[in-house]
Amino acid sequence: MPSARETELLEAAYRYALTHGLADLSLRPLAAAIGSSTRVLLYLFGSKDGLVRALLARARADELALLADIGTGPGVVARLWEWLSAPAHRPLLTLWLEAYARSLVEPDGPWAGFARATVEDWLEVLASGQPADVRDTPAGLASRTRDLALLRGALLDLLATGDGERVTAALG
Amino acid sequence: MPSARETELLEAAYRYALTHGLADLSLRPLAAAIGSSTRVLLYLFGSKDGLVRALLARARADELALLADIGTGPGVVARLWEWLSAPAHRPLLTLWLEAYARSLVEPDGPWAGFARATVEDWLEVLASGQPADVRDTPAGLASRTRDLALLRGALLDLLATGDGERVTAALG
DNA sequence: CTCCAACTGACACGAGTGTTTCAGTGGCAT
DNA sequence: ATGCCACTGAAACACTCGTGTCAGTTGGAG
Repeated sequence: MPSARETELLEAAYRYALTHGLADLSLRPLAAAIGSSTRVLLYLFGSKDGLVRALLARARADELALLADIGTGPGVVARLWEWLSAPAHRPLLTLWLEAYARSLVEPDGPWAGFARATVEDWLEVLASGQPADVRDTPAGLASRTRDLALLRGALLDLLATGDGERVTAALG
Repeated sequence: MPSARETELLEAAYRYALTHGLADLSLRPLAAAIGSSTRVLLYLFGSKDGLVRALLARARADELALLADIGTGPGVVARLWEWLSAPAHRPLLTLWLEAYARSLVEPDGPWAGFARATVEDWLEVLASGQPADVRDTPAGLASRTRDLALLRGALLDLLATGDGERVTAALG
């Protein structure tokens, strides 16, 4: 039950976080950039941790919306990679990786469980792309774990080098 | 030409960073933990950025030592995964991922180029594991890029879930 | 002994941090 | 009009941050 003002500011803060990162996010610069004040941010989100939690949830919502859009059935992996490698999605994916790494280093705080949650989200989608008779076998689990690793490893490479050609060729 | 005291303190700081992460590393707590002072750290490393650079170089040295130990020739991928999945190496790999993510968000500063550098380091090692007549073909490049993605994606999964059994099975 | 260089301790400076306190706004239902 | 309620502005608090200043204290070479 977030107020209208809250979702509006969250959206603005999200855009800010996409370009500036979450690691050294600071209330005063953020507030100044989105035309608000620390007072209001604290009032609406309770604390900085609350804000970060909301931003993480917002990013995860983007991710889940994607997974819903990608749909199920065969060819899921190729469609996922198409989305992951789109230049327009790089800020989101960089943010995603940042949150992922952070949640490993600091298991407490607002980041808690982020990495684990996304592994499960994606594995579920990949499972839906498998034939029903394979899905529940150990081989099925291994297969989708492998697909997930391939996609994410390729993403790491792409984010670092920007060499979409080489990485995409490697997935063929 | 680092002094004896410098390498001694760097080693202590490195051990500290392995358990506490690099993201919110702070001079005073670090100095207190390793029995030194901010004054000395600044004197020896010039600035905090200098310290972080030294720590990153130290971590990279660990990584390069591994790659040298792994050697070349067939079976490189399997040997690499054995090393990556060893529980004892988890702190180092978490630190590695943290630096990787950070260098993507903040291309300036001490992190600059870290992600790109490790991609190249690893690709080189994987290339050495390929037959000579494949190494220089586009197919060879695609193949080792794929192996690298597989290893790193699997590492991401393992660090988040700790489920070595499932992930190792996926690499089979 | 003298001298120099490596190293260290105590302290303060200015900037930036998240958060709190207090005092308001404006609009809307009663 | 009155009372409530979502929201906001200004200022301060109690830190922590990296860094600079100034004064030592070692230990070995000449």
